[in-house]
Amino acid sequence: MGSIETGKSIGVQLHNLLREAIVRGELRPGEALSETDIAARYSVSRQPVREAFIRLAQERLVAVLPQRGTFVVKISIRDVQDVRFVREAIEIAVVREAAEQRDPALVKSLRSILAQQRKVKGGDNAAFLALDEQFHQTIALATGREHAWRVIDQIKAQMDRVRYLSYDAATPLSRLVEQHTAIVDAIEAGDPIAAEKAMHHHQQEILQSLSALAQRFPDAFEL
Amino acid sequence: MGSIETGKSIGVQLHNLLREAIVRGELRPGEALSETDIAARYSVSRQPVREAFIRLAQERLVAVLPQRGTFVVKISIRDVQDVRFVREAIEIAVVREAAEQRDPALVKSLRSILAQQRKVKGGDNAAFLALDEQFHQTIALATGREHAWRVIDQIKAQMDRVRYLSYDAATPLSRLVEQHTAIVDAIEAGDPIAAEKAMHHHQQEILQSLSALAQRFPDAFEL
DNA sequence: GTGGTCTAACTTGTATGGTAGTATAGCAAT
DNA sequence: ATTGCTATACTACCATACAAGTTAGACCAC
Repeated sequence: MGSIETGKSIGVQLHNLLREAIVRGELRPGEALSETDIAARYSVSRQPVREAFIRLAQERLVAVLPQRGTFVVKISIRDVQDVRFVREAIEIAVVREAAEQRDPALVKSLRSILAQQRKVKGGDNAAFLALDEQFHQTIALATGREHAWRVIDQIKAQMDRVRYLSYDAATPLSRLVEQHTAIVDAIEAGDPIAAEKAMHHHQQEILQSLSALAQRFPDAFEL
Repeated sequence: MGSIETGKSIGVQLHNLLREAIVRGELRPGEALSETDIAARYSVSRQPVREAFIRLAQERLVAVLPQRGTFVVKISIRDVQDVRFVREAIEIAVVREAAEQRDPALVKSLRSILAQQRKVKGGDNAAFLALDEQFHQTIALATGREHAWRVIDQIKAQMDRVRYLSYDAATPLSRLVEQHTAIVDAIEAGDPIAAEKAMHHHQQEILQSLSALAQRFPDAFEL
């Protein structure tokens, strides 16, 4: 599961490590996480592990049941839909601002990311997802909405868990690139309405694959 | 500052206690919070205090600087504006859904809250704020967007800190009631566009008082 | 076989001791 | 008077020990 890199406190490092492991599905939904186990595995005491669990619990990635155990929470379809709703609301507002500002430097950065995305080899889902994240983050930061991105970053973990379920991307990557292109075009044209629509269309994408994935991986979902 | 009520774990109780104290301004921005001090004050060990700090830090209410101390973060005008932006984006999307659903039960609940708000005595800011929160929460939960409300609840702490600064409400409460009424009317009429506009107008309110408060309480703000 | 009870092996929660790092106050040298 | 060093009193961080609660299974009574 990787080892501990130096730098920040052990608790923070463990938090990042476990968070990524959960999002990538290496720690499976429903799996029990024991403070003692994790502590032994990384040769640290229980305390930092405990603190990492607290942070994960606040992100709804694990559930701590007193005197019973700590478990990776299963993916809830309802929650994913709800998170998607919130994310869309925020990103639509952000992209509208971006279209109003019409910053040439932003457009250039985005086009560069698009070029990289087109080069991604067939099934390298993880690489594409990283670029996808960078795309959305770039827009948010360019409009000065750092806090907006912080919120998105926190809640999107729930959505990323779903996306990591499908190695063979449910949606052809080329279609996602098309949608990204439409967004950039609208920003460049300075057309807030078109930008909103393009982002709305893009955000709908995950809904397509959701129910299919829930059937294919029943154990990963609750109920 | 209040004492510890029974029920959940000490760490969680402390978290709630301190969070409220910070939002209400009883713990002042910039003030240093020592693990040892808090622990002694409530006659508990340092560990639960530490865990409460971690939760507060994730909500950006305190900043823990390793080996230096833990401090109540000052209010950042930039952050408040940014949080407001996110909240507006979410609430606009929520209220649009509410208007589309046109649930009579929801309208009835909201009218009831409005009636209570009108009865609030002159300067009882805290009582009014509680009803205001209930108003917005009711809309979100009625549309089934629990997660949306969770997000709002987390980030709005930053805004509430500003609102608690002004005992003599910066905005006449009657004006806020008018804005609420306009929102309910739009929901009842089933007019999503009007609902959006009413909510947008309402969310702008805090911006009016922000700079004035920053001048009146310079110590509470950063920079 | 079935049901109840008790024990033992877990779990998280809390308390406490010790470590390493930081800032500050006081003293010395210039 | 000003600068530089040193001792000291903080801080958050980590490890360990103990307490309290839950669960699962062995065991016994019927």
